[in-house]
Amino acid sequence: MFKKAKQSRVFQDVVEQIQNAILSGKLSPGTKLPPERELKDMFNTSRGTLREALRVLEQKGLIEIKLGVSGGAIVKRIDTEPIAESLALLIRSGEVSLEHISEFRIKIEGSLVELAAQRATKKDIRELETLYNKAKAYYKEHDWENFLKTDEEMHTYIGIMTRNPVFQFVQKSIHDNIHKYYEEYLPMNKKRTLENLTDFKRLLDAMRINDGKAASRIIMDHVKRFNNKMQEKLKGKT
Amino acid sequence: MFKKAKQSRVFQDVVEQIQNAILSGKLSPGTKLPPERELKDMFNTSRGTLREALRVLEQKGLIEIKLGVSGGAIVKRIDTEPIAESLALLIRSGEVSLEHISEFRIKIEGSLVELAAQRATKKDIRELETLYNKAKAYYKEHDWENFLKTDEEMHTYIGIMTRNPVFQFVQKSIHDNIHKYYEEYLPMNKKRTLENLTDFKRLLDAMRINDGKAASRIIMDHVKRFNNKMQEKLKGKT
DNA sequence: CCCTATATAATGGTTAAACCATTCGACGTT
DNA sequence: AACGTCGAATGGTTTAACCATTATATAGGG
Repeated sequence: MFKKAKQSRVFQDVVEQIQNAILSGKLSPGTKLPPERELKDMFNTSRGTLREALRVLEQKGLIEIKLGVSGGAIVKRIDTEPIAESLALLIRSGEVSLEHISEFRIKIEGSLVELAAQRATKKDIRELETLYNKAKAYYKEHDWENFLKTDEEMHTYIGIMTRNPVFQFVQKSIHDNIHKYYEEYLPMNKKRTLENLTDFKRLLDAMRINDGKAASRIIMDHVKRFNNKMQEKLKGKT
Repeated sequence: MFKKAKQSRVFQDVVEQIQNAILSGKLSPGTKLPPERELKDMFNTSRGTLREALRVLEQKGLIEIKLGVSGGAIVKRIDTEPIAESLALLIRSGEVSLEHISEFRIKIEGSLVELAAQRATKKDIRELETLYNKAKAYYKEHDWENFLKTDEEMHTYIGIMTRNPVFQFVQKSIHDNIHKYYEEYLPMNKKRTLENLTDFKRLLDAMRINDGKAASRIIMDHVKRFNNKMQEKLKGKT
């Protein structure tokens, strides 16, 4: 029924005041907060307590703290990093397995691509074509590292095409956490790279005619296939 | 290419040591850490620095700190709370709108219900039937508050039926953040409650025959309809 | 004997003042 | 103009003391 009455923790009050100032826009990204020795006086508290508040704000991803003269707490643009970090904790704690993540990713990426295809503009298609040609060139040069980088760019751009930041955030959080597995257990070679490129070509064609359902099928199939490959490798190792 | 070399922040080292101990299972949930005055000696640091580390761990949701004698830092079971909190920041900062969330929710809940239907056991169906009958009783008594509570229980149980914690986590994070909107802008009445109950009956029937696609259609339609109602109310207010 | 009120001590929360470490910029030297 | 040196601003750390909260022990009353 009722919430626990506010605890008497001074640093919490400081956190809330600064957080509210940031969220309400009174402090915009890039703004530098006054030095600790001034802030402590403004909040009428001690430096130790003030620093505990700054530690919390830093952990929340609201500020960044730099050292040295002209250093200090700088207001950050809010991003997906804290979410990705919390998700990483869940994974490392064993609460969720790689298979759980993969299953989720297949569904999410399916929905995401469907939306992107439905909303694709001519400009989007041109952008994807540019990326596709870039990837193709790297493939011909056998430059797997840059190929992968371009592949990442394509996924990111498709996220942008949804025009929905939630999908972008979730995809990034998942990718950040799953990436190290792929790097370790699924090194790129000529065959796999070509397969990747071919899948992307099919996806691009579906996007061109705004066929969301087809695009969704293509990416889900793609993710499933590459995921299976990795699961096999994983089993082989253990 | 390279990562920034490790900064020389003592409290970060303390955070990592304790975090690793928790994640590796050396410290299990419920365990109480030694008092600050002992920990500070174990890490050979000052109390202020140690407390900054504890603040970070608390914010990460890894420990909980209690006051008074026999108080102290207690290892928490990792859950979805920090993710929900970070998501709340993204919403409050204006980076994501209610419509963005709703669109995402429609897709997620569709996938989630599809999985749940495919994996539904006879025990699951019995459990859902019990919940359905409970909701029906509250409907007949015009007890909207308990009806909503039971509705929430049904959604949670369907999450469990996926057997995938990622879906459970995401659904909870989204629901925690969207709930206050629904409470404020979409109060329950007889007509809406009956509509809700009818939708759930249809969902239950689809689950009974493990028809994932049908279940998915039903829930997506349900979420869309209730979301539209709320969007209208929202527009009316502004 | 049991219940309640009070006292005690353990523990987190806060304060103060000093010193250390890092970094940027000014200034001077070549 | 390029480079090196030095000083000051700022975050990071330490110490020592005191305050606030709360579980438990103790004492008193019924």
